[in-house]
Amino acid sequence: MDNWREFGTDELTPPLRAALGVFARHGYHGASIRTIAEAAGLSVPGLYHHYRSKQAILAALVDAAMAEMLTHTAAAAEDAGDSPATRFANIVECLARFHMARRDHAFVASTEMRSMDPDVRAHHISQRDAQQTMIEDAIRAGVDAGDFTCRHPEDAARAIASLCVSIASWYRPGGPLTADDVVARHLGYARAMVGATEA
Amino acid sequence: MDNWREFGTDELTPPLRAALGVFARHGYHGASIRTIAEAAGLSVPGLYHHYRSKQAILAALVDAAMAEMLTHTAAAAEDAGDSPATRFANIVECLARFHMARRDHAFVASTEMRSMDPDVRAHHISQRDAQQTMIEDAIRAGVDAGDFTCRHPEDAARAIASLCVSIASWYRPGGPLTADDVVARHLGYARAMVGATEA
Amino acid sequence: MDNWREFGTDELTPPLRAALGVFARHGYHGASIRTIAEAAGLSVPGLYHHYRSKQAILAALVDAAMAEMLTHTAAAAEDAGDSPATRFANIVECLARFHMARRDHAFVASTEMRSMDPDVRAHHISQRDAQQTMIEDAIRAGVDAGDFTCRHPEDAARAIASLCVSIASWYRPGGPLTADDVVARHLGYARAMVGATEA
Amino acid sequence: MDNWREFGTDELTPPLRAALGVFARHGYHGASIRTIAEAAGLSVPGLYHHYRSKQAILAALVDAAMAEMLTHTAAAAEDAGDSPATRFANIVECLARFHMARRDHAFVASTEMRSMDPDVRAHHISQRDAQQTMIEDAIRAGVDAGDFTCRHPEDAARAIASLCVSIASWYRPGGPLTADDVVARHLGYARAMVGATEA
DNA sequence: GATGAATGAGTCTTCATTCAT
DNA sequence: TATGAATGAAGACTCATTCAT
Repeated sequence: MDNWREFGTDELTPPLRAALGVFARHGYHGASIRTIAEAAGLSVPGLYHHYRSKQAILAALVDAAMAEMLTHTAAAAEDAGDSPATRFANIVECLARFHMARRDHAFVASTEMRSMDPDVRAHHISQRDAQQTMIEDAIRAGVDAGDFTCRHPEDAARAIASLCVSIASWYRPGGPLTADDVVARHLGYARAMVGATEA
Repeated sequence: MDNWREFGTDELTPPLRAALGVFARHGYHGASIRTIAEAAGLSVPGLYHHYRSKQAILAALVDAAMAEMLTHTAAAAEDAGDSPATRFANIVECLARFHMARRDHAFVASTEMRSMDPDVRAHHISQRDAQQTMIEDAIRAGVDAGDFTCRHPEDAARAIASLCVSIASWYRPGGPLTADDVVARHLGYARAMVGATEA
Repeated sequence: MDNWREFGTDELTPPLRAALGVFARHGYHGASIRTIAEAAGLSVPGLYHHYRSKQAILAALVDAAMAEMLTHTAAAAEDAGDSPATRFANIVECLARFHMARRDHAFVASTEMRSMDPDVRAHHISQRDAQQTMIEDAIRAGVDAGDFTCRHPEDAARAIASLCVSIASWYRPGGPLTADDVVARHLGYARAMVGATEA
Repeated sequence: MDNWREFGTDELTPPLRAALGVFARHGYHGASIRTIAEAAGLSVPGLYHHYRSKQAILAALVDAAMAEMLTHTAAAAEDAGDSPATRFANIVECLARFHMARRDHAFVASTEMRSMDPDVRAHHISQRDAQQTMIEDAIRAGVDAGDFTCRHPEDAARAIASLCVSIASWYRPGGPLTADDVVARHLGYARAMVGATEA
């Protein structure tokens, strides 16, 4: 991972990128294979040549998004060295940046859980839980180090994750707030939520 | 409003309640009129007798949910008298309770924005904005009164609203946390986010 | 049963009768729902209003055919009184007449076994076996009575049934042979096959 | 023809053999080129390299089957020398053996007539008629020689052919009856049907 | 109000077939 | 020959909606 703060072009295949846009705009059930194929510049069977089913597209999409999120946040955590407070801050910053850079990915992943087949959903949940556990561990470490006063790390981790996820549903690049603004404010919220003693 | 902390049975008509469950489980586009009619114990034309279209059902549903939320939070605000801190706390508590008592309502309203016809969506957004403005105003009043140190009331209001909305997607009655637990913790998060100066 | 020798108009519903023709001409897999609906004078969903699936159509069709065959042959057997030879002859005659009057029914039923879902197939086989057992019992009775010399009643019953079934694939009303011709000849074959001792 | 009683491995090309199995199990329209290619261990265009179309596969298959049947029965007839009764018996035996040794071939050929393109069907029918004529001629010769008393040789030929064909739909090697059993019984039926005067 | 019957347009998916490599 | 990629047409089936009764 060169730089966990950077999110360049995602590595989705063209059909997946097309599907992502359509899913984001219309939802899984509101998106037709025809529309997706058109958006991808493919015929319908051409799309099926690459993906077995609509559900397989969703699965590939969600997995790619979650995997990228996990890789980046893991790098962010790693990058913090031994300081729990920095580790926590890096993770939150990374999450916030991810949800701005990958708005649609995050939105679709969190919104279409109910449209996933059981095994796809299970996989997604395990990835989401891994993410949440990373935050939780960082909070616990901070509490142990005396940096945070948080009483319910698990609950706080979920709340902070939710907060970052929700960025995806309102943030627009070029809007009134820059990405750095959003990061700064959410770092502030997150630190406050875990009762950070410094600052 | 007798007691804004209480949310009894909602006042949805039976067909609307049935539709709510189906929308929550499958999404608007994933729900068929047939399934809704069945869940409502009506024939398909019977359902159409009550509502002009699937979209009208969604509109009625979302409006009822948002109206109830607004009525309750307004009562909660009113109930606080002159204290900005209490007003803020009451609103947050009310929001949290609403999103636990009306999980499906809140979830469908926030999740199906993209499925709403333009005018329905506009109406929904105006209700949501009214809600957010209430929080924002309370924060500003608290800042003016010296109770909060928040620098970006609008942003904080959105964050706090998002946090409360997200409760609906994980809270389950009978789960490990009681409603009072959830309220207490979220009050804590919300106060921390606006930099409440008192304990 | 008024007269087991008579086969009037079958009692298939119009959609079933339409489907029968299409199945007979193109086979189950070669028949499209569209074609069936068109033949029935219905729209596609109109057809689905009456039958849940293509398979359900096949099932209803085959069951109706087999049931009619069983009812008629049972009446034919009944009609013979105590004479085993007459009972045998009546059954064979009835079978032959059925396969001329209900050519398509019989052809589809016997030809599309591989296209039937397991439970549909099981039901069909049980009906076919019941038919075969009727013949077998008649042969055994004839042997016991000294009318027949047949050594393998089960095998003979199957052969005779097959012979009657095959009539459906070549007989055409208005062709060179009358139904009575066909009956007479097949009665001859069947008697010969069981070693009938009388003339 | 070394020995018309023996049917070793058929001489189908591997793709044809694969197609035969698939056609037998699912029918022509129920079989997809993809399934056939897979069963043949070929890619789809690989299969098309060998056969121009699905229909060409069916045509080649059916022709091979019918040709083998004709060659064998001709040899069986030839082998009988001057005795009409023996000639008849040899043909019947050969037909019975063919329908046991080449179950799928015979089943597909007789069952998929309706799926054949007109010229393919015409060719198949001419082969089938040639077969029937062989039997018919044998019967006539037997009648002329005073061996048989059959009154309708053409009809009897068709019935006997049908009876042999039907063996393919129930006989299983390793089942309760050996091939020799089946031959013996069907020789008995056939002789009875033509009114053979000797034992 | 409820019901049985109906439908045009759409759903996801697969078909047989082709072509550049 | 084999392969990966592609496609127009069609497959079975369901959609939201309507209407006579």
